This record gives sequence, structure tokens and C-alpha cells, in this order.
Amino acid sequence: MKQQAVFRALADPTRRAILKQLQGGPMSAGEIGEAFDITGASLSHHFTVLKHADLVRTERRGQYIVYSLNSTVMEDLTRMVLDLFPTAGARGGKR
Amino acid sequence: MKQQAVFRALADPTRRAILKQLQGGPMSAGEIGEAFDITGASLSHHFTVLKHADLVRTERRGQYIVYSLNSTVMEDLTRMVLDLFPTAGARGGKR
DNA sequence: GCAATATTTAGAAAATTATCTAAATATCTA
DNA sequence: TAGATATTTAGATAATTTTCTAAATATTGC
Repeated sequence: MKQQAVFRALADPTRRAILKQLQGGPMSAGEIGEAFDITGASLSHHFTVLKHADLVRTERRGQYIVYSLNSTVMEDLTRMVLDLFPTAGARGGKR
Repeated sequence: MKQQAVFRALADPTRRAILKQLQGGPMSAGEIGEAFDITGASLSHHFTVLKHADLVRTERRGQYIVYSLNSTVMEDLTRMVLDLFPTAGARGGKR
């Protein structure tokens, strides 16, 4: 798990918005892009960063490329957060 | 809660290392700085970012300024993470 | 008050990141 | 195969961030 890649990926608001979009289920790059006012090339750059952090998965479907959330990383991420603030979340507190 | 400020603050490895240092308890700026090979001025900048994200608290103690973790933010942070990956962590899954 | 120590602020340089346009690659349909 | 659509790659520019040096501010102890 590349901690740095994950935190760096989450630091950008556009990328977090992409992740939120994907909560609705897998979407093509173009569909995702409709919600943003940036070029496809810039979007593609963000996808690269998200893939590098292993936060999303891709699959080519015909001429489209479909992105989806990689929710298994969520556990790792939670662990990283807890690792940074052990005092508060240490041992199974309330949720 | 300034989501952007928190994620941005966590994106830098030096700042995450500072947070880890503070796990050992409150420390003065100078003590924290001993572990890093950067100037006090740069360190001070990182403190500013961490404070802006409300991840640390400060208290002047004589000529020192003592930093400590603000662990209450941890809950917010966990919430933000869960918010980004709802499918996996949604409702009290395993821990 | 003055010198010493601790930290921050100001301003600039260096490094990184986000974005763009143009061109390349991949797939589909006719 | 040729043309259309979807996405990525390349290379450049703009914006942001990290770091530095030098100077400023705050506090202590003489």
C-alpha cells in the first residue's frame, strides 16, 4: 500500500469529487467528465493519479473505459487514519 | 470542518511524520524539528498548515510553543473517509 | 533594559502539480 | 478500410507548494 500515493490522490478536490461520482456505480471516463469543467486530458491525468493510488479500477468495455471504486482500499485508508490518530480511535471505540 | 484543509495537510509526508511524533505526547516546535533536516522556518510553515486543518493545537509555555495532537478531528476524518468509500465501510462492518 | 533562545513572518527560489492544446491510440460502425 | 467517437499521451504553461535566508516578534534571566 502506497500511503503517499493515497493521501496525495485525496488532496485534490476534483479527484475526491470523481470518487463521489463513482459511488453511484461504475461509469465511463466521458460520463464522469460531464460533471467537470476541465478537458478530457486533465481528467485523464486525475484518473492516472487515482489508479496509481489504487483507489479506482478500470476496465475497457468496447470503445469506453469504465472506472469503478476500489473499495478494498478503504480498509487500508481507515487503518492509515487510525495510525495517525491512535489516541482517539485506538481500540474499537464508538461508531 | 474544512475537508480540503485536512486532506491537503495530510498529503505531505513531513506533516504526517510530525503528527506521528506528536503521538508520543505534546512537544515544542524545536523538539519536533530535531527529527527533520529542514529549517525552523519550513517547519513553522508546516505547523501553520496543520493548525489551519485543526489537526494540532498550540499552547505557549514560556519561551517554547508546545504542539499537541487534536484527536477530536480524528472522528471527523474517519467520517470523511467513510463518506468517500461508503460501500465498504457503510454500516458498522467488521473491524 | 539587554543578550540569548525559540518561533514566526516576509519574500524569493526551486520543485511539484494541474491544466491546456495537439497529436496518438483503440474501438466501433458503415 | 475509412470515418467517427472515446480516451490517453506528449509537451508546454500556469498555479500551487515546499523550502530557503534574513529579519521580526516574544519570552527568559541577568
